[in-house]
Amino acid sequence: MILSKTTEYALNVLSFMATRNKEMYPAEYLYKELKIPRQYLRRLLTDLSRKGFITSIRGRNGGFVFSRDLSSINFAQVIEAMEGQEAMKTCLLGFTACIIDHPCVMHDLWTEARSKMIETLTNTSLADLKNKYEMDKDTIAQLNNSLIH
Amino acid sequence: MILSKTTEYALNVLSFMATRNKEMYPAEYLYKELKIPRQYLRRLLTDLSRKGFITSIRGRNGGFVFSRDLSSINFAQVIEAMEGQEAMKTCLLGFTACIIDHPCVMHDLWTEARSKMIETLTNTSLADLKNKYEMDKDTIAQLNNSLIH
DNA sequence: TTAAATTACTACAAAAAGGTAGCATTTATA
DNA sequence: TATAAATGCTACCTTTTTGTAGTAATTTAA
Repeated sequence: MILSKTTEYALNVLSFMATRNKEMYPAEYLYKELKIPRQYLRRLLTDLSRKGFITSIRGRNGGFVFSRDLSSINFAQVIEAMEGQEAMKTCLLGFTACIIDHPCVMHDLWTEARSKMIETLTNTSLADLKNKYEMDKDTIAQLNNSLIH
Repeated sequence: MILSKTTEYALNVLSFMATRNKEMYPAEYLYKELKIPRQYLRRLLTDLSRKGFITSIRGRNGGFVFSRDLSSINFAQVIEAMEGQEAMKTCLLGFTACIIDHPCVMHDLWTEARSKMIETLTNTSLADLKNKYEMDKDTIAQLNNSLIH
């Protein structure tokens, strides 16, 4: 039920980057916006670039950008990359071995719930998130407008 | 997506106890069956008894027994007791703060998946698990029978 | 009534996760 | 070409989680 802090940070960073329209995201900027511990964040960013989600650009005016299209990155991929492949493949509750002694009695009890969750995580891309974010912004802007005028 | 090892152990122990029909479960017996580190298991058992799931009986012939009816213990309760109340109340993915800056864009993206999961965990009791276990056993026994005769 | 079988408690050790500091390297631009 | 602004890397520190050891207390039964 709980992702590691590091995975949460990863989702935070990528979600943030996906919803802003900057050309470049230097670590220092992300640090100020997201308040993730500075050095830890930098390691995480390097890690995310090794994992192929973002690309690092060194030197002055450098920073990080997405290395592929937002629509090709979904939440399940990010979680899997951070937590390890097992995390999404095995029982959602993370049973490393089956509880009882023969083919895990638990598994099919929540197969449905489990697949629903994985489905959502797999079907939701950063592009979807971005769209949702902009729609929300518009709705709020219209609301403010109608209140003021 | 990942429960702590300790919570997994707790679910293992309780599921095991729920599906066997012993009068008493001494720590040493559970240790041999489940291979959870001996001393750690003992602490966990004490903890589970403090939390009201099982009762400890000290002295010779002692051990642990359920302190209430199996049908009154569901998985959500166990997880919540082990991981803390927040675990089940907040976002299933464990976001401590919202990802973006205004009312969490993520949340409603998987509200449905989330409630499905919680629903299953809440609606499945140890009694359900036990029933399922015995039905499975019967099915296998019948299958073996039909193959032999 | 003493020994054996059990849980309770406490203190410590090891491993994993999270966090920090500082220097090396790269690159754009003044 | 020197400097500033960026990432890369390595080594270390702190906290949390997991695991171990040993002794005290309790209870049954020989």
